[in-house]
Amino acid sequence: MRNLTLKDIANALNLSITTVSKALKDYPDVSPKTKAKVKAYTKEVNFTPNAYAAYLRTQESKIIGVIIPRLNHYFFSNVLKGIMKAAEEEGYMVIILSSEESYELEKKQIDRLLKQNVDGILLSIADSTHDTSHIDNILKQNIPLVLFDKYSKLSQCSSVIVNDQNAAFTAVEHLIKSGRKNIAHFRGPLLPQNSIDRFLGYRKALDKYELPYKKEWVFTCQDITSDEGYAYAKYILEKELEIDAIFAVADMPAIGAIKYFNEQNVAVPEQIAVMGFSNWKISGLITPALSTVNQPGETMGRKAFELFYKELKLLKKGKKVDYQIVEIETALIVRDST
Amino acid sequence: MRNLTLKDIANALNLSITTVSKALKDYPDVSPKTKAKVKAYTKEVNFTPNAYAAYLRTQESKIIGVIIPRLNHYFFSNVLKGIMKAAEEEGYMVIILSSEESYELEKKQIDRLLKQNVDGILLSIADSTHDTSHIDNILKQNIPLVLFDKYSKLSQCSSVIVNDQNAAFTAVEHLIKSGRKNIAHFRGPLLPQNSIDRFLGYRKALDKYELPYKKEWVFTCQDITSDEGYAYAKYILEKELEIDAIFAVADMPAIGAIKYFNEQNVAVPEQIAVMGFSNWKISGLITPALSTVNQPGETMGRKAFELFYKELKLLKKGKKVDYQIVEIETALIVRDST
DNA sequence: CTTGTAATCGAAATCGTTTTCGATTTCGAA
DNA sequence: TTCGAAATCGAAAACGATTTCGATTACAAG
Repeated sequence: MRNLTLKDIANALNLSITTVSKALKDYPDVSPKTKAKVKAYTKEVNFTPNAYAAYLRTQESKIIGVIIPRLNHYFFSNVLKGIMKAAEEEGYMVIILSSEESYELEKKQIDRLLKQNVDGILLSIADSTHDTSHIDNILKQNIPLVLFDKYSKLSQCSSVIVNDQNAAFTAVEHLIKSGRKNIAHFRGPLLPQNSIDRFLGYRKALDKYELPYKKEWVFTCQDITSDEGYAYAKYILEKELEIDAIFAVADMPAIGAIKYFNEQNVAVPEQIAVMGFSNWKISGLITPALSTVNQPGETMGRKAFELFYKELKLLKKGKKVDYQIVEIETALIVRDST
Repeated sequence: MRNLTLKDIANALNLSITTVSKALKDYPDVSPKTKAKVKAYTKEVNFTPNAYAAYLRTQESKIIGVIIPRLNHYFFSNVLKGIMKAAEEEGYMVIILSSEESYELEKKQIDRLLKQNVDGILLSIADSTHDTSHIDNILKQNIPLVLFDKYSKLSQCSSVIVNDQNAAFTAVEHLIKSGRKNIAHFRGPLLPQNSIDRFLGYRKALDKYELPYKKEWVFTCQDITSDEGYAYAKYILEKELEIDAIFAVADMPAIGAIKYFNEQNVAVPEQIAVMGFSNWKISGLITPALSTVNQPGETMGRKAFELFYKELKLLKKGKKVDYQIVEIETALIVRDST
């Protein structure tokens, strides 16, 4: 059961392939009458032109590629949802690839997408990515590129991000205003801009309220897992550090810490308050429910697609495209852990 | 900066397009010497044949489509991971679409994939899917189809599933053996085979141990959310139903129930035990940690791809393909909630 | 009855591969 | 030296759409 082709339609209607094609694309030089006839028939037999053949002429694949650092990650799943919904509305298909937080794999996946001739690439860079030559390479080929969430200050391209520094500042400020004075930070790895900015927000809040910054109260979560949070919480208790609040770079380490405190009957937030970041589904379900910062993933995804689409249209018209940085609003979510 | 073509390679090496193409695909009628020359050069300039042009001749897109009912769902994310890893190993790209548990959208997404000329479809059917004509339609077109997790007994096609009935039986048996006698069930919606089978496993365990089955102790979670679990837990307490254990169709409702019990200071598992299903990441992180049934998503995904790939190869050889049902092993995971 | 213009239509080239089949070359054996 | 088989190579026809540009038709004006 072969798929229908323009030729089949043309034969059935006693028209030329050309006319059928033009009728479907509303060319002005085919009469309204035949246009109607063609459209009615193609609808009846459920015909759509072969995507690959069309690509060969137009060089438009109607496919975009998305690379995320991790697959089973609540936040990125939400971003994907936003991207895919927006893409679907414009008739785009989405190919998703994962870099598994690896720089090498990220380069390879970009290569795969370029070979697939995608119309654009949406990328959230890996923690271990330390240079941007592979990204500049995409730009050089004149393929629309949009970075989201995990972006790079070095790349001259469109990005949709969150103001991590402000968000972190607000979160820590909330801890301070509720009376905490000894605030630890579970930070993320050293390279990504996000964990740098959240750390800077933490420091800024301390500075503003004249609280001392202690290097030994900053713990690095290399993989941003609950296990790391659990281990650091244990360390804090065992070393009897005088800490009355924790601001974590993400929800997972915060949840791990709460799990340990629950096991040890340390009252959260009475003895120690815990603040997360990202508002994962799970954070509202644990006991005590985790205070956190909402990071609207779906909105970010949609916006990222829209930026890509705008760039593509400019590119097609041969106009100059200049990149744009879109900042998405976050919101402090106060629950029971602070 | 246009991509290289066979023609460019041929010109550079003073060969014909044909020879270059054949050299790359190891045809016997090109000498080892020129093969080596071609391969060295293409590697040097990082050339790979245009995927769409190749499709036009071979009718193989090297793309598969995957449809899942929900995007941000821990279990399905894991399945996707398995699919994508396996696909990558064979040089396949994956297009992911979501049916959002809607029958109508599922039909539409299948249609989109067929129009895209994917080489195969991996599908987990939506809760609201009540007939399988759209699925049979894929089969009729001779396109490899593999169902995973949420399958249908009606469709004559390959599937990779879990023995839900046995798994549920084991879970409920565990509750019984730990002394529970009044076991409620938070079941899933009525249509999907999975929730039917888990319900049947629940009943079978009751029967075997001669515990009474009470219809009013079975609660239906239409959307399998934590909110539903929370609400039913509240109902159970308020109506003072004499229930000492809950077996939930999935982790989310179980977690919702535990959240409510925590709020009301009802001791889990002392006063009431709670058992989930699926082993989501989160279930090990709440307090008390949730007992559940592990459902190895990544393995299912990998197996699903492998089934597809096997079918495709048979199909290409013109051999008859008969479908296969692969059952993946589950494991009872006992934590603190039982 | 011409002629010119506008409205419709189609032939053919093109996109970049793959593959069939025929052409050419090589080389050992007679 | 000649012949024939085996080893190499390439021309050309697909695959299915898009689009340029030329051809045809219709019709009004002169």
